[in-house]
Amino acid sequence: MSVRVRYAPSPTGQQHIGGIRTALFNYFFARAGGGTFILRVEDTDRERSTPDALEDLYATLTWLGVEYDEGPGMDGGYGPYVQSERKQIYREKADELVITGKAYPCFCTSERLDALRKEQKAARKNIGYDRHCREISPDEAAARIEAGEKHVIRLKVPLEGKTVFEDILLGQTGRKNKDINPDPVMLKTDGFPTYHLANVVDDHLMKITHIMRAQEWIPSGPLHVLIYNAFGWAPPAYCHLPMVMGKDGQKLSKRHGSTTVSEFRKAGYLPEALVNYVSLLGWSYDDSREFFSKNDLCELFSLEKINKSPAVFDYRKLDWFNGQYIRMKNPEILKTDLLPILMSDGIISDPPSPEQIDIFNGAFPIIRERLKLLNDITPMLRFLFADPGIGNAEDAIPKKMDAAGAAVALKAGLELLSAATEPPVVGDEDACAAWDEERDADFRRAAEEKEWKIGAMLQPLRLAVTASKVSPPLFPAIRLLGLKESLKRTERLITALENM
RNA sequence: GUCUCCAUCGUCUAGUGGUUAGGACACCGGGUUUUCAUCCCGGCAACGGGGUUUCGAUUACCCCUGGAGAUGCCA
Repeated sequence: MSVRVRYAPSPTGQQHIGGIRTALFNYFFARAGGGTFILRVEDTDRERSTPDALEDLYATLTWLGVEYDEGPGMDGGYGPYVQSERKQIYREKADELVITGKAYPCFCTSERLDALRKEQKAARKNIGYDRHCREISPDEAAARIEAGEKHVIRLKVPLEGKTVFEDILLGQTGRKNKDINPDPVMLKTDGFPTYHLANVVDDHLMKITHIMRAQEWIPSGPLHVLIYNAFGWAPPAYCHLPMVMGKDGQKLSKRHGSTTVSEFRKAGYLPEALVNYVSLLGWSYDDSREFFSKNDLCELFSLEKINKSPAVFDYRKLDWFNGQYIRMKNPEILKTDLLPILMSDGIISDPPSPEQIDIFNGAFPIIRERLKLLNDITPMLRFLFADPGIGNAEDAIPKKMDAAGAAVALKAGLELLSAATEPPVVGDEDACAAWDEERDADFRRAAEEKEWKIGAMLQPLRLAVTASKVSPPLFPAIRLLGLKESLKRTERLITALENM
């Protein structure tokens, strides 16, 4: 029997790290074993499901490059794949359970349930439904339903015995039936199923072979098995994935930092970096390899290498991966990622002018190895497209020098630049490199003559041109900015220093 | 409260009945460098505790401790 797995998110918020980790593992498992990967939208919570969240789901999967074989818009004969469109199926299945005596209608109001819970909490007793309606006779129940009384359908959980399931990672686990939620709701008052019913019914109807989901679902494993049993179905194989935690060991959440894929995307992370890093949360290949493309994972992924213990999400390692992937990325493709950022940040016009494209292309090689996030490009290149002002003139003064000294050093630099030839056009790489070399030689010679450190000449100049202590390499920066503008900014800083 | 799961450097992890317990990130130091970054070299740092089995346990088993998760007409 070929593998059929699914990712079954509920569209109640943006896709987050934990969710897509589950999606990825299911996807890789399907691909590695020639199986089928299914997307199922579990929107049975009418209160919380939103169109925005649904849109985010599709956008996220597309961005990550996760393609599903069956799902909304990709019918494989088991649709529909959106649970709200399957309402009738659950209704029938719930009725079936009532008829076979595996479930019963419950007329308790949520007010009564709230009061009950409060009472139990105060008495420090076990929390849960008191099975108040379990013994109502079928006739009475039918009559009350007939009369229009609101009700839910609850599963009749056996009072005795134990229910276990086999987990690929954990082995056999389970719990005594008396420890399972007392008679959980299968069908809500609004006629929609709860997660438990819909999930089991769909997994069975869609012929799912393996359920891979986070370990937070372990406690409902036995309950689900009970539901399968009630229908007379065989449960699929289970594989509960280790959870993703924050720095403090608690379930990863907003207070730890970014958690949604869209946030990472907006912050300038590459999908290949995120996929690679997230895949290593609870899974590993061997003791040395840690770079994996999506295609690698589609081949190499295996259940045996999944870890049992929870993993802490390390933002810094993700950053490192991102820097690595930026440097590995095809330059032309990387440029198409970078340009829109400069446009939306208002650094260059939209569409960019030919001059702006030239400057960008010229700057690209020198900033590429400096980027950790794509968005880092904006602060790095701003000075090339707009006058950054003087900045903090104090920063122009090298160690063991004063403002006057810095002004003198700057003047020397100004002279050298004034005497320089006009920089070549961006396309001519050899000429550009040569020009940069010549400037370097000029400044070294001058520094040596005057017995200055070269840094003492370049620091004030760097500040003059970029208004920052930190910048891309200076001579390429000057070349791209243009001699005229560079000299203007230099003169301006000299004046400022002399007036300090 | 009850139930369940988990336990190797700060973090992600590899690994074994006998190893100097390996790698990566982070951190620290050094080199390259006009700053920053990249890159290179080096360093720091772990088997939670107690028992049992065994010639020998980080590795198997038990207990403890610690952490987490679940206890909804949310998923």
